[in-house]
Amino acid sequence: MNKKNNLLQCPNPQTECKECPIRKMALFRDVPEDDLGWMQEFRNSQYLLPAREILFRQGETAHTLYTLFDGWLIIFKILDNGKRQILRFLLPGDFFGFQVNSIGPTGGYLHSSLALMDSTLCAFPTTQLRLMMEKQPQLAIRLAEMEMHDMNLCQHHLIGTGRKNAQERIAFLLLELFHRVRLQKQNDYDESSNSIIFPLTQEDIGDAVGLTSAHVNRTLREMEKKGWTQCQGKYLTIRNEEALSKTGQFDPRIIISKPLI
Amino acid sequence: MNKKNNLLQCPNPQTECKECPIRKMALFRDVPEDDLGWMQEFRNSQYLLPAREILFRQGETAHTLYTLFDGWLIIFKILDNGKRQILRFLLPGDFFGFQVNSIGPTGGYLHSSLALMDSTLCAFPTTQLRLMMEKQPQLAIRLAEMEMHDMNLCQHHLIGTGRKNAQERIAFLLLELFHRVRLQKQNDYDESSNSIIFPLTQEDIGDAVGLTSAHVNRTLREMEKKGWTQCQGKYLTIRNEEALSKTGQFDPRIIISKPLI
DNA sequence: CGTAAATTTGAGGTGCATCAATTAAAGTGG
DNA sequence: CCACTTTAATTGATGCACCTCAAATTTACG
Repeated sequence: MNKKNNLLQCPNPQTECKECPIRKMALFRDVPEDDLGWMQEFRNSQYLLPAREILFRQGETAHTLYTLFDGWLIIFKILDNGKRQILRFLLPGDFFGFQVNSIGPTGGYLHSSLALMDSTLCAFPTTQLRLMMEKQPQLAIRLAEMEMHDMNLCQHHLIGTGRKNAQERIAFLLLELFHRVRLQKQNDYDESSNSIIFPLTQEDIGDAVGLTSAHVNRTLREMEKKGWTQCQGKYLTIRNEEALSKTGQFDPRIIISKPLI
Repeated sequence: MNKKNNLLQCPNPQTECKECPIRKMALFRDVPEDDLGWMQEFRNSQYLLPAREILFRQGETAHTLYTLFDGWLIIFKILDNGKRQILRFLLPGDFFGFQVNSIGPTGGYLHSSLALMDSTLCAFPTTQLRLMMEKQPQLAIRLAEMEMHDMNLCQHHLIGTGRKNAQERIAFLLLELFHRVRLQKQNDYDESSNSIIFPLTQEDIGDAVGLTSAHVNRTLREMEKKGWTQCQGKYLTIRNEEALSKTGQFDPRIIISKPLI
C-alpha cells in the first residue's frame, strides 16, 4: 500500500535555477538573480518520475515541496466510496506539496499525486519555505499570487461541475489545458498549430469533471462528429475553438497569471 | 441593471482595528499592535449592507477590498444559462474583493456578492494592498495562508459536487457552515448548543452544491425524518453529528486555519 | 506478437431535473 | 394586530442526462 520512492535522482549536471527556462512561470520568478544562488542551496535535487507513477499518496507524511520542471501531474483525492476526483492539473512551473496541495491538519497529505507522463521535479524541504519567505518577502507575495491563480482555476472547475452539462464541462477542460500548454511553449512551438500532446485517458477526463468514462466517450464522439475537436491517441486537436469556447463558456484570459492587485 | 450603493455608512464611532474582536481571524491578525494605527489610516470606513442586498456584481470595476466584520455573505457567479453557482460563504473575519474573489483579467469583478443577513464590512482601497504588504511582509504570508484555507474549502466543495450524491453534499455543507460559525462564536456562545442561526434558503443550498431547490427540499426532509438535522426557519440544528459527518465525509479539522507550513 | 490497457458501443436503470401547483411562512403597511 | 403581498417551502407527475454493468474492439507496449 505504501509504495514509496518512485523517484529517480536526476543524473548530473542538473539545471541551475539561474538558467531555469521555466522560472518565468515559477515561484522564484521575482527573486533577483543574485539571490538565486543561495536559494538553490535549499534545493534538494531534481528527480525523475515515470509516467503513471505516484509521487505521494493521501495519508503519507509530507516533508517536501515541489516545482514541476517538466511533464504533467495530477493532484487527486480518493473518496470513501472509491471514487476519484481530480483537483488540479500540474504543468511545468506549478508549485505544490504544501498545505492544501495537500498537507492536512494531521500533517499528512490530504490528496495524492500522479504523473501523467515522464516528469521532472525540483524539490526542497517543507521546513525551508517560511525561512525563505522571511529572507525574501517577494516570495510570499508571489506565493499568494500563484495561490490565487490556482484558486481561480479551482473555482471555474467548481462552476463547471456544479452547473454545466457533460459537453460544457469537457469543452472547458480541453480548452483550459490546451491554452495552459500553449502558454508554456509559446516560444518553442508553432503558434499556428492547434494540436498539443495530451496524456489524459477518458477516465482521467471523467474524474476531473465528474462524469463516467463511458459518458465522456460518448460526449467526445459527439464533439468530434460536429468537427469541434479530435482527442485520440496522445494528441488533442482543437478544430473549432469558437464553438468550443462558447459551449464551455471559456475565456482564455483566465489562464494568464495576473499580478496580485 | 447596475444598481450601486446598497451600502450605508456606519454611524460613528466605529470599531478601532486595535480593539477589533474578529482580528484574531482576520487578515491583520499578525500585524503588531503598534502598527495597527497607520494600517487603519488606509481603511475607508465601515459600512452596513442589508440582508439580501448585493455588494458588487460581476462586470463592475473593482476598487475596494473588504473584510467582513459581522454577518454572512456569499460570492457567486451567474452563468450564461442563467444558473447560479455559489462559490464561497463569507463569515466574519473573511477577506475578499481581490483577484479571484473576484477581479478578472478585465479589471472587473468576475463574481457577484450578496448579503444573506444584515452585515457590516470594513473596506479599504484595492491600490493599497501591495503597499501594505511591502511595509508589512507578514501580511503577505498571512494572505497566502488565508488563500490556502479558502482553497482547501473550495477543493472540498469541488470534491462534493463532482463525486457525491445529494445527501452527502448537503450533509457536508451543513456541517461545514455549522462548524465555521461555532469557531467564531467560541467565546460568546453556549458550546453545548447544537443550533446556529442559518440564513440560507433551500435555493441557496442548491446553488452551492449543484442541486435544484426541489431536490434539496426532499433531501432535507429525508434527513430530518432520520433525525439527523432540523433545518427550518432561521435555524439549523445538528441532531446526529456522527451520522452526518460519516455520510458527508466531513472532518471538522479542515475548518481550523493552519499556519502556512 | 501477445497481453494488458484504453476505447467504443449497447441495454437498461435511476437520481435528479423540470414544470407546476399548493401550502406555509415572512414581511409590510395601515 | 390584522389583511395583504411576497417569498419560501412542500409536494406530485413526468422526463432525461447520466450511471451501471458488460461485452466487443482497438490501441499501446514490453
